[in-house]
Amino acid sequence: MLVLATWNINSVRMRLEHLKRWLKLRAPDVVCLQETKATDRDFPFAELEALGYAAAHAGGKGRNGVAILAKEEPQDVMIGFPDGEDEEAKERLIAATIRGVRVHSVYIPNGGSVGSDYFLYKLEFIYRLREYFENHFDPERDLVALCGDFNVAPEPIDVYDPELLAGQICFHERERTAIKLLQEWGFVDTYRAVHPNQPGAYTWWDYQFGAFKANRGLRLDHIWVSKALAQRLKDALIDREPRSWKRPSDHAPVMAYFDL
DNA sequence: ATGACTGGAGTTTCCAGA
Repeated sequence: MLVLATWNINSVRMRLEHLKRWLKLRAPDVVCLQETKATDRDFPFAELEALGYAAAHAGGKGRNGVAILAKEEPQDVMIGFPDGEDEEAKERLIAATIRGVRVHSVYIPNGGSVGSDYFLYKLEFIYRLREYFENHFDPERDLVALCGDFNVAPEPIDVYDPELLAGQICFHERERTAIKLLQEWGFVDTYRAVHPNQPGAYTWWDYQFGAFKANRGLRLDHIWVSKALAQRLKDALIDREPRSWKRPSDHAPVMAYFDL
């Protein structure tokens, strides 16, 4: 069995005790983290190693930051896109090979306000992901996972109020079109494959307005896998428990189980 | 009740998050 997880922890330093508690609780084989908000210097390599996890981290000062934790040493680590031109992407995309699976941890830009330059950067980032997978992998043959905070809720079922949120950031038609094109490369959304009609299944809830308690959330965090890897998918879930702990991340972990 | 969130930078207030 291979247990794969992704979690936007909203600061690895502020959430280190939660992360350690959760690793002991669920014992995933591979964990993709986003928003570590740490430089390599500040990243808790030693504390994670003490729990049996090796880590590859790509971070920066104050914002962004992605990592891959694994019970085996991550191999062939890639940071950012292969052309290396986009500096910000070096805090938003990291890949490594673990047990024959090419695992990507991604933090897709939030996009700020709809129509801004930053919004266009978000769309471009998603289109570049599509191009990257197209150029490097075959979905029918390669074992590929794209895990992370996509900052896009793909379908109306993935948001608490589709009418209210239509046209807003993370649920705008242009973002959904872009994310759909990325999926059409040959990815399977593991959670939706296992729970095709489950409403109210969110991974992010605003800290304000009692959103978690009222389950007003969005499904923004995903584990997508190539069709080849999806053939081995056994289960998928959203782990809401750590979102209920004291001083939580605003995101919940997502998990997928494979017969591998 | 006219407010009600969080983290980080870096300073006492702002920005970004989604």
